Amino acid sequence: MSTGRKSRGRQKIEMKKMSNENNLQVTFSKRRSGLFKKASELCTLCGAEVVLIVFSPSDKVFSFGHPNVDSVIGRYLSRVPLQHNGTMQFIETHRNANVRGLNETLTQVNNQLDIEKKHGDELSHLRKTIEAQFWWACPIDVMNRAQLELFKKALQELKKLVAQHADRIVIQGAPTQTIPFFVGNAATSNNPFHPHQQQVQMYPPQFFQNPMMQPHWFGFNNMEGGYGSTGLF
Amino acid sequence: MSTGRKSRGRQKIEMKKMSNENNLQVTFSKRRSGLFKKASELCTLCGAEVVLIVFSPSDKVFSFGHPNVDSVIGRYLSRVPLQHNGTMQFIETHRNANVRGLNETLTQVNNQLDIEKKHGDELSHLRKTIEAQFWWACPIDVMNRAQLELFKKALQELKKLVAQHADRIVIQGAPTQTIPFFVGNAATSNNPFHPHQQQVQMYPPQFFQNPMMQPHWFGFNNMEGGYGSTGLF
DNA sequence: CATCCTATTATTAGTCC
DNA sequence: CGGACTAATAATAGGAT
Repeated sequence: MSTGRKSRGRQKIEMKKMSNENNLQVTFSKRRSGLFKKASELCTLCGAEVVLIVFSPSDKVFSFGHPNVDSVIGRYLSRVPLQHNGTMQFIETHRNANVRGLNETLTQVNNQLDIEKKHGDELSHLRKTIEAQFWWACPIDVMNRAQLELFKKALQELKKLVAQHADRIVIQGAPTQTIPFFVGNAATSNNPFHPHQQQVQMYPPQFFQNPMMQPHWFGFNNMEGGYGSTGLF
Repeated sequence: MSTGRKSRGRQKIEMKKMSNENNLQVTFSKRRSGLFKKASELCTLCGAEVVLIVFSPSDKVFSFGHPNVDSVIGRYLSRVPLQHNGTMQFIETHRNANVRGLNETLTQVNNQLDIEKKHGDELSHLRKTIEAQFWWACPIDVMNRAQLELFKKALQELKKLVAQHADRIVIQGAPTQTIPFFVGNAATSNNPFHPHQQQVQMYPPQFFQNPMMQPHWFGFNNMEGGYGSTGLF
């Protein structure tokens, strides 16, 4: 608005570490998102097994794995002369991966709920608008038949869709209306159709009922200590 | 040369496992290449630490790591709890099966959602169009009175249903700001990284078959610790 | 910060080598 | 498989909200 041109569009950038910190953060977010999407697409399209782990400059970790992170890491490590891969360790890792997987799913469901809510709002708004104007009810007799048919069809379609979604939500959401515990500040869920990033923190259900009491061992980031670990474990 | 047109250019493809084996192979190569490039760019641009491992459908391995594969895997594993439990696999398998089902459903929901959103937009547009037309087009149609009354009733019923469903969704929808994300800020880390400095390793497809990988479900997961977390141990 | 928007650049599906 | 080409689609830098 300030200038006539609304945007200069995408600009070419030099492939070196970004200098502007603020810009870097934004770029990191966007590109990370894109990278994870690409990874998932490679899995979907080609049935490849992939693991992708990203540590942000600020030490946050994002991971993706198909079929899951640990199995792929395990598969990889099993081929690589590693220090020593204890079988138990992998079993354990795997076990935890599954727990995490469940939570991931729950998180996704929650994301869906979030999205559905927004949509619900839209529908609600639409309904109110219709109600307010009452345009279809009052002068119904002066609407031509084509218009009526059109509107009827539209409403029926809408109803069907809404019903479907409501049902799905009930089926999937009901058993676990869990709103994932979190420690960080809140932000809106992001990409509606590609829940690439979720925060996942879980613990054995039998241990802690209160979400606020997170076991340390899954608190991750907590002990940042020096990373520079050159080796494993 | 064979055809007049040199190329139809890039075509849109459905996001599901490619049926054509030959095509799949080509796509896998191209996309893998692109994925690795993106990963390396994320490192270069944002100084992130990344590990990416890909198993081709034909069991070949490709890996990339910055600063290197093992250190990042180690950094990741150090955050993952490794407990001892040797008899979980059976249970895990079951669980995975369930999760897989859930995941598939979620995928469907995502698609459905996508469709619905478009539909919603269309409906909105349609409504506006009809509404607009309504004002200046009021030819008194000859639909008979009884039919009109019937129609009116049907529409009202539909409206009520829509309203109910919309309400259900609103009620069930999670609080808007449900899923938190990252708490991030930016940090610095310098790493002159050459584009494509990926170590690609290939191994013969005869090594060992990891029993833990069977189910096919996948998900993203993003673990992060909060600043508020305090070490309990 | 996350998103939306838009102009551009980057990636890649389809084909041939 | 890895390249080359072309025409489209996808991703995204900048800027605004």
